[in-house]
Amino acid sequence: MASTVQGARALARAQITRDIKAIGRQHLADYGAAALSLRAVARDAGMVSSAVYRYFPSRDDLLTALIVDAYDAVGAVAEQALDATRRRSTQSRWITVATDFRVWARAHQHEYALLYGSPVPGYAAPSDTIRPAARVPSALLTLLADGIERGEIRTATEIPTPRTVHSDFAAVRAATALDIPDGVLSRGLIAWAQLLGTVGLELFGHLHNVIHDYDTFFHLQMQRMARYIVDGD
Amino acid sequence: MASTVQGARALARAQITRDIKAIGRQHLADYGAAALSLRAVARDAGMVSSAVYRYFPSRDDLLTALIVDAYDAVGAVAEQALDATRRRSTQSRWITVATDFRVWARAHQHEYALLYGSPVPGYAAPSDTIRPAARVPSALLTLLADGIERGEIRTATEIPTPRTVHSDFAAVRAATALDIPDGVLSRGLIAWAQLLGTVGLELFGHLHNVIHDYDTFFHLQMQRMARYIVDGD
DNA sequence: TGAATGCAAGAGCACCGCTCTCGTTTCTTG
DNA sequence: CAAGAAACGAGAGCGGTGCTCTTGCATTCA
Repeated sequence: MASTVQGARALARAQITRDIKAIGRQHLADYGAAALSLRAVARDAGMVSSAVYRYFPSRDDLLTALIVDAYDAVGAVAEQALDATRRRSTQSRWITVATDFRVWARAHQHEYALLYGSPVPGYAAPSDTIRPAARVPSALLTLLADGIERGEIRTATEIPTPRTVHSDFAAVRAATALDIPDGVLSRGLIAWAQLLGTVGLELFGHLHNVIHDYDTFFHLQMQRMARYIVDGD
Repeated sequence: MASTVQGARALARAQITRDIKAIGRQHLADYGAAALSLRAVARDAGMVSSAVYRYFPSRDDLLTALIVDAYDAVGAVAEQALDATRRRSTQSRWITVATDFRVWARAHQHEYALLYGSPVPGYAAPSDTIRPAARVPSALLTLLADGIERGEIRTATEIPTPRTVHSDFAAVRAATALDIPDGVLSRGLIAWAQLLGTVGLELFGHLHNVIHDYDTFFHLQMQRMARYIVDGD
């Protein structure tokens, strides 16, 4: 992007890199991560397989690039949902973010599976993925901090936080510069895990023939979790 | 097992089938599902790859057999945890079942990923897996029914259950012959999804460098969910 | 203009799932 | 008991995979 001064060769390289990624993303969406074949991508890109290695040193590197993009996409969805609901109640905001998250997940099932399902074997997430992966959790933490600031979230708790967990939670406070007490962090992690679990149950087919109206079911469950975050303990 | 009358050939077949499954299970545990290679299994079994096809018509069939075994194994863990805690409170029982579930998951990471992570692409769970897959959820439903019978679980709810979800829940009641009201079923599904989410977050590395004392963290979260199941709404 | 670099193509290696054929062994049945 | 049927293991082979290496051509830079 910022390489206007660079020669035509660099521009071509950037363009081809984008093309390969786009084709890879299409294959990923169509057939899933395990079926993402560098050779097939090369065929669709109109080049020979070895040429792709000029742009991505290995299949996993292409996969990593796609993972980063997917994390950024779903992160943007969460942040946008947060922005669009500034004036609404914390409960309503949680439901909105969760719903948008699920909508994205349903529209990008294979990407969702790649991000939040089982990691592809032998694949260790490189550090490039850490920051984009944190965008959704960060958005949720911001939502919690907003709710506390507005006095909408109960901060007292009857369940004591063990020492070791307390220090982990303190590190989260330090890293995010958000002053969220232990109890609320614990409930927030409950709700985040719950969201991933519910979406996973649906997308991975574990509620097949059990739940039929997924939309309504999801909304009901998110109503419960929103209440829990705000009022529960 | 019941083929004592059958000839030695059938016995050998059963034995070899068991051997292949055992080797496959070992490969699965060591390298994960995507790396489960029929040829490698054949090598370890001391035969040529085509011979394995006499016992499993495809790689996916071998995988299915391993999935069924894994579902049965974790189902047995949950049922055993339920049995062993008959006299304890519902909250305590939930925590025990959840903890044993997590212990199994940690000890069988690749199998867990296979069961509850993203499904292997192109792989459609055959009907053989349905019944074993239902064992853990069934155990949890039994736990809820027990708790209601003992009056330990709050059955009233302020959140109305939408019509479509109500009829799905009614079908669950009919299928299980357990009289669990809508609100409790909804909370139970919250907790089941939450359990899967929390274990997934841990096993798939999403809490890496965030939570360090996973054992204590998990226990804290399960305390919260146990309270929620029993008292929440 | 000449040297260095970037690039696409092709051949090739080892692996994969799966199919087919071919002798051999075992079981079943007349 | 013997002949036919069925099951079995081995091997070759097909098309696919990730990845490496070499070769010639185009571009860039000094």
